[in-house]
Amino acid sequence: MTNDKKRKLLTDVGRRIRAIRKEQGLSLQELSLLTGISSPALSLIETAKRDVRLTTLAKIASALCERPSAFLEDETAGMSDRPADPSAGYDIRDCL
Amino acid sequence: MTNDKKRKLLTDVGRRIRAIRKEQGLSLQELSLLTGISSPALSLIETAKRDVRLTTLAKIASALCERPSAFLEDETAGMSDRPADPSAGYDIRDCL
DNA sequence: CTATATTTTACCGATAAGGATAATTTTGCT
DNA sequence: AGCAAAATTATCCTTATCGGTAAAATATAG
Repeated sequence: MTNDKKRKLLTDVGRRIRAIRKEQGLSLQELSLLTGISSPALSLIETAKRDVRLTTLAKIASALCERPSAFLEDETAGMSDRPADPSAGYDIRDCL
Repeated sequence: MTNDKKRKLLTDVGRRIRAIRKEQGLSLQELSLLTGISSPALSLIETAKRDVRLTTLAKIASALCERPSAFLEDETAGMSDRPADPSAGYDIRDCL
């Protein structure tokens, strides 16, 4: 996985979390209370500065009444854009 | 988030990863080469002994030609089963 | 402009992820 | 049964997550 792709993934997820949180009129502190995740940590996640763990994502999704996949949807990952990236594995598979 | 829910989440994700890997006839070592993730780590993930990071999930999804959400789908998370769990936040929201 | 709220950043410490390697167990095949 | 491949487990190590707190920066009002 490219560093660019990694950043893009986290950026997209963070943007979606923030968008949904705002939709519901919640502050980071309020979401912090709902999730048990500190607001600094939430900030880092929303601004793509932290590689969130799956259970952390699930906590956030739960508090926002969303499925965890709501933050990932339409990620085109794994389709055709996998570059030959020797630094992270062989990766010469043509996905269909 | 309950410990039970956490375990269930990781168990489901691990099962789905393993199922898809097997479908494609890949061994852990082969998937290790494709992802750059060590096979012991992959084993821990598939057997729900490790809380995988988002980018790690994405690497696996990419190597298996799947969207990351493929491992999460139909997770009923965030619907109605959020228990009053004071240990992890206030969590008195009725999701719709 | 000035409070106030919200968010971001910077520390710290504890816990966990992930790689490497090796040993052990399990599985599959002949 | 016996052999080989695959998977699990264990240990050690580096790095990162995450909570807590406090401080700094950025909104948002009034």
